[in-house]
Amino acid sequence: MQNEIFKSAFSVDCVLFGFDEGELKILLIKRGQPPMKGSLALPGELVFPEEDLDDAAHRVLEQLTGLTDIYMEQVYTFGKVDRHPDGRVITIAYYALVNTKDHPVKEMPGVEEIRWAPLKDALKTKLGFDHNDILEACAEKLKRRVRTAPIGFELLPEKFTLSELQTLYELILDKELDKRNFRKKILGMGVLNVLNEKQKGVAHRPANLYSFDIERYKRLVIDGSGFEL
Amino acid sequence: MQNEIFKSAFSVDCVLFGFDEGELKILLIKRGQPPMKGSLALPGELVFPEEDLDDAAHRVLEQLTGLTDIYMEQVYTFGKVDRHPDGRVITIAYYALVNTKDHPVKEMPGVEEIRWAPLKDALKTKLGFDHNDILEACAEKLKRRVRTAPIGFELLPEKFTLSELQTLYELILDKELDKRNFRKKILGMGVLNVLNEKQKGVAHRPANLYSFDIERYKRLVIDGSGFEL
DNA sequence: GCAAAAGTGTTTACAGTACACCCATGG
DNA sequence: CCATGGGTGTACTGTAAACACTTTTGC
Repeated sequence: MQNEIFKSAFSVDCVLFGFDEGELKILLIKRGQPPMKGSLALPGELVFPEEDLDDAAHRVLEQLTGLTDIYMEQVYTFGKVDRHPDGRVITIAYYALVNTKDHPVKEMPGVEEIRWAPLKDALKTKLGFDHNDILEACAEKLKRRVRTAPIGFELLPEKFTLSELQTLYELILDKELDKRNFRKKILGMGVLNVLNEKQKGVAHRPANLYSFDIERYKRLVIDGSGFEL
Repeated sequence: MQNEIFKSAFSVDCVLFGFDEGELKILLIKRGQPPMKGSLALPGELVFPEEDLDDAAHRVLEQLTGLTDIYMEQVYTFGKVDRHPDGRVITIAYYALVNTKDHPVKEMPGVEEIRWAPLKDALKTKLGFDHNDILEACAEKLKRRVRTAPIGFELLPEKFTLSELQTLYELILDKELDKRNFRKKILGMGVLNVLNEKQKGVAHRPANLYSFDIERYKRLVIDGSGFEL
């Protein structure tokens, strides 16, 4: 017999994207709790009765990874009757973006193992529940969103090089971009601060560092120009 | 005290768009049942425990309007703790598109009144629950979606004129389009069949009729060209 | 001095935009 | 014959795309 809450419950599941070692990765956990203990899955949990959905998404991510203040956005709600082995649970999927360099994930209770998996590999891995569908939907959403909103910066450290930014876009969009055209466009938008600082310790000409200027971005939105890559 | 189901329940709400009398309208109902009996709201109902979300959306729309086989798409899930007066109910919002000419809505039990309201008016009207937020989200989604997917045709009769199509796009996008450029572009895509048939009974040169060719559209998608207005 | 990535402009092609007149019908 | 919307082509403009060489550093 199922728990009373399973008359109809809802959960949130998160696809946490990170840009690490020149690769686009997502966070998977090996579940340390039933249901589906031991299987690979996205971080997710039931929503509390007195908790807004967006709050729940942040709370769940913190509970499973220790991360706070993460950029998150709702993607889609999955509600097939049989998607959860214990009863009727619909789940609201979110994607989340984190700068892995400055925000390492922690091992948390209830999680047997936590790991960053390259997105491409994860898409081919069998995950628990309907998490493969969720992952696909989130990856698609990120692809669409990154073209028209300045969310890529959430995946980078505060100071970054243009090549890092370009590589990131290439990974997300899954296509190569022309260096000169990319720079022309992104600099032309005027949302980056040119810093008086350079890369150090690289075996080639050191790149200039840049930072995202959210105030300039806001002005750009007010003018109706917008962000479009 | 609240009903047991309200420990956590979920509903679907629909924004049904129709193109009628040269205007873009949405369907509102005056609720004949509590909660919020008597107030204007979107068609919506609780989801059954053994029912997929998309099925629920179709069932609810049929139950309240008599319409079957309607194009629907999930938009967003609204989950503020206090959004429903009777307890914790999150709602999954859908938009729906109907050709009002061939599919009139019926008065159904449990509905005090049903009416088509111009979208612009509805956006200014105070609706029950958080339905104003839902309506806004759906109108935005439609705006975005109609540019990149051939969904506009769902709002038109099978045979239509190019001017009707253009007017529809102008209403949805809320901006004027150039007649010659519009025709060039839509005909250039090659997803319309030119019919050997003309408007009748109009006090001006009768327009040619066209129909949407879904097979040609599919081929276009396979070629990677896609629909883009 | 060699390897490795940074940085930089110009030309070309295509798609978007602006624009004005004749045509077919009903009344 | 007049009013109404239908139907058509061209020139211009601006953005996207293609493309190659010099510079700076570490080793």
